[in-house]
Amino acid sequence: MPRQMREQQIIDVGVRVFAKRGYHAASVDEIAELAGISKPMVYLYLESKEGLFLACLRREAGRLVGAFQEAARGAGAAPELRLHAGLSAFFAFVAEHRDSWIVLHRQASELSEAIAAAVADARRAVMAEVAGLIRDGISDSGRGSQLGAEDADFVAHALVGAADSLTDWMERNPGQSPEGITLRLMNMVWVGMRDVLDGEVWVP
Amino acid sequence: MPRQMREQQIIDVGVRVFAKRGYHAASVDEIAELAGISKPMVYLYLESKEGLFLACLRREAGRLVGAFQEAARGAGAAPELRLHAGLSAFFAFVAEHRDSWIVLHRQASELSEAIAAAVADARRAVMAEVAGLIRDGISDSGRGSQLGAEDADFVAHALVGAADSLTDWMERNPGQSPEGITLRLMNMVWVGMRDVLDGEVWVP
DNA sequence: CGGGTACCTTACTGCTTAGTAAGTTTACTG
DNA sequence: CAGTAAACTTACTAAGCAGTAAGGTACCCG
Repeated sequence: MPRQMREQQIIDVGVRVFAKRGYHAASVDEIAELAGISKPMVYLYLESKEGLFLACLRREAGRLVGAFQEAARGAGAAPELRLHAGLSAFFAFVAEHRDSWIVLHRQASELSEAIAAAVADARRAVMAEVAGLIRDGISDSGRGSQLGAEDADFVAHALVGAADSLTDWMERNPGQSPEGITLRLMNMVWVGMRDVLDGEVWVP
Repeated sequence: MPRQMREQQIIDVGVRVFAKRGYHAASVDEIAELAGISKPMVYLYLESKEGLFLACLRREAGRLVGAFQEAARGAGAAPELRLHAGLSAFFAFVAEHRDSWIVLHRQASELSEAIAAAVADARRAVMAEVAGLIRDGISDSGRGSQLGAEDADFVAHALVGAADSLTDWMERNPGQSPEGITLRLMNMVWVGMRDVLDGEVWVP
């Protein structure tokens, strides 16, 4: 079997095993066996256990971020529609690629510098995308002068964190479609933002 | 030194070391040494590495949940004020007890059944508290009949996830006070919820 | 003082598992 | 067919680290 194909196959298995066991409990032996090859092959192609995990991480992160971006770009010009489409794609991705999401989501710390950096990069990429949409939404509303990049960043963090956490809710409420979840979240966030932009203020 | 005091001291060091290195990279030897005792003492008092970590987790989770509840209870009857006070206490706690938060936040998976369960329990406790406040807020608004426990749970997940994620934002924006963050978040969520309850709907 | 109990140590064992050295097969090419 | 390169294997080594056996000190109570 040619190298590239083998690598992808190893990564396929890697994602499954890392998702099931976690980084440390997963052994390279097990991954090699499930891939139907011997351990040195893994080292030959992916360098080390960390290299293997990074490859898994990068590939799945690329897929997730790609799904978001593609959906957002295909949704016209209005920021709210782009955001909606991106979120919807996100929830659909998580619902469909459970193992990918586990690897991306539940392995953040506990790991080497390089791995933590890769996870942080992926999150930053999403965050930047979302923050851009929020910024567009704010400036479309004509109040861009009073609210800056910092505010967009704040909202993006809140929104991405909410979406993260709602993947747990989704798991506990299997009847709910990704689309339904997206709609609820948009209603929570976008209506609030719109009205705050219109000058509504809450104070204790 | 009497047992109870020693245990607390070991847990103190444990939280520091687990936060710094992560569960697996932390060694019991190092914790023992930093606590100024020998390794068998740790095993005598805390049973195992997992037992030690669980003790750290439980103590810090208790403190965090306690801080939230105490603040919420001391803030009168209005759900929005209780929620505000709870959130404010949360951000203050995270700002002040960085190591506790790292242990609670960044170690979710990758670990044994029992540890994952303890983390999940802590999160559930916060979630239940928040969901209760949301529920009260909804029923105060007089539209409780149309929105059920499921909706409150959804909002609670979104809110807790947002707060989680905003701890990262807080770290990257050191000028911001916990109180300021709380206010922004309340404005984002509560204004939106209020208006959605008033019948505003966003559709794509 | 004898004996018991709480606190504490040194000095190990044993296992898991990442990583590797050395060699084998397959297939293609001049 | 000789040569060589890519794909692949068996069978190890090495090291970290959780957990423990065996024993030491110090204090109290009859």
